[in-house]
Amino acid sequence: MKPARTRFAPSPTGFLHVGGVRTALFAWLVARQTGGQFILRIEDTDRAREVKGAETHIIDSLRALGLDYDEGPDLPGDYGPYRQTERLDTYKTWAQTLLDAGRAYADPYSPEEVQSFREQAQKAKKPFLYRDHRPEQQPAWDGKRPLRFKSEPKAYDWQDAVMGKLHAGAEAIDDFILIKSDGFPTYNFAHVVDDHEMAITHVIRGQEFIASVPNYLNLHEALGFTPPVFATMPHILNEQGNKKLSKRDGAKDVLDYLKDGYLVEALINFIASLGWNDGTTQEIFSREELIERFSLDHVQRSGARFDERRLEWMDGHWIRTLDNDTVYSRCGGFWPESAKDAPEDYKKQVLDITRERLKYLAELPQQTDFFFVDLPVDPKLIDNHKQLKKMDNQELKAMLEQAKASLEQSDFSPIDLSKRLNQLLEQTGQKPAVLFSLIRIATTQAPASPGLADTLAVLGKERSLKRLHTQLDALK
RNA sequence: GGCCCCUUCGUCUAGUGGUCCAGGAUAUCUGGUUCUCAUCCAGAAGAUCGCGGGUUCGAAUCCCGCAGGGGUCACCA
Repeated sequence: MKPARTRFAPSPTGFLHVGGVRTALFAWLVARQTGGQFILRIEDTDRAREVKGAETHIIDSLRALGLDYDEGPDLPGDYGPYRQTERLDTYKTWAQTLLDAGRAYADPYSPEEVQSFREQAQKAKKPFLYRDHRPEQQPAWDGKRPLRFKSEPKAYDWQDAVMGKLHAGAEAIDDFILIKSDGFPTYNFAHVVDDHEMAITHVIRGQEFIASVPNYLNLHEALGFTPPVFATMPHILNEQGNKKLSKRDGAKDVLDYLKDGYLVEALINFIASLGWNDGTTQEIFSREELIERFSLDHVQRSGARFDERRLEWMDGHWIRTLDNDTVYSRCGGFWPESAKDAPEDYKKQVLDITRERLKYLAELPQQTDFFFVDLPVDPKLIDNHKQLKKMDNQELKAMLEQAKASLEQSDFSPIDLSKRLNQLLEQTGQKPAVLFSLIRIATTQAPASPGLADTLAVLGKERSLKRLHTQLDALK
């Protein structure tokens, strides 16, 4: 496949949610797979909707996800600038070309007049077409009025890399606005010019644009441009499955998933699998595998629901699969407060025996706190235990004393600990459910922990024995 | 309302005329793994392939119609 130039072209109106990220990811994959370029272009022509800081936020998100771009507003390339508001001259030039060719005209109507045309159409239950009102005499374009495209309506058949063969009749084509009265171009005009000027080969975008493609095709002809490959993504639906995922509807900022401790590997894998598969039953894909296997024609045509439980499973999978040091490197701020002064080596050991029960890193504090701080004795742990609650304190103490005596002799290596724990089972004649539960409760004071021998080994001799003492005192 | 797109277990999906009275994953339930919570393993349950016609020896797969859902018809992208 020839090197593709793809782009992600968000408007700086807020954060990125999974829908936007998926579009960016697929565009990025196509570029990386073909050895081409991935471009970030900021579509900031609607000044009213622009949100301060959004561009930076979007860039941070792409960086955090590892979707590196080759050219962008902060990464100049041969086709810049990469912000539309900095490209106004380009749009003017092409607008003039259209004007000269008689393919653009100034809109003589007031917004109110256009609105009344629209309402007429609505009342008549017909689609609104501005060209039904195309004026005979157009005033000269003074830059204060909207500039409209003089379309040449006709039917189009085209190929979409995802949707396949697509068709639309002439009624889909209208005299849309090229340049607004504020002098800024519309998306419809600007993106066509930019994609051409930036030599974009694949336009990958959401389904909401599919109805406008005939207009874009018509504009391409008027400008003498060769259209790029179009690839239309299905929507990602909300959890209820009744509407497309949107910020208003509670869609989360992808950066928030990272902040909750979801691994990028999992996030990328999950988002890719929402609407794409490689035709096999494989579910887990690394970034490298995605680059290798991704293909637009395997992208689903129907919308997919965003199911957070599936993301949790996938994240747990990646936490378990990646090597300990890699996972450790992501744990930074997720450790409990109590771990603040703990040595790195100790935290790595804790992570190693804990991570198989993590769904995401934000669970770290609740699952590891007892490794770093001596929690107060919690009588409920025994009182609520099915078997331990039936035993009196003397019995419990006797058991703990025996355990203590043996553990005092141990070097606290996992092997020796396992051996001694087994011996204790024989000595006491107790079942693991009783003996191990008691030792576990005494040494952790936590409702859940990793396996007993591992836990003791990591806690170490001094701390483990101290906690046994504390529990013994509490049983008096 | 016009135009366009979509429709397989709760969810994500495999499937492009026969090996599919539909496979995998997840979620749920059950059992097992020396304690807990997980993991892991085994198993169960779960889809009349949106509905109705047709073509064919044979259809989830092809054709037609219908229904439902979504998108669009902005000086938003």
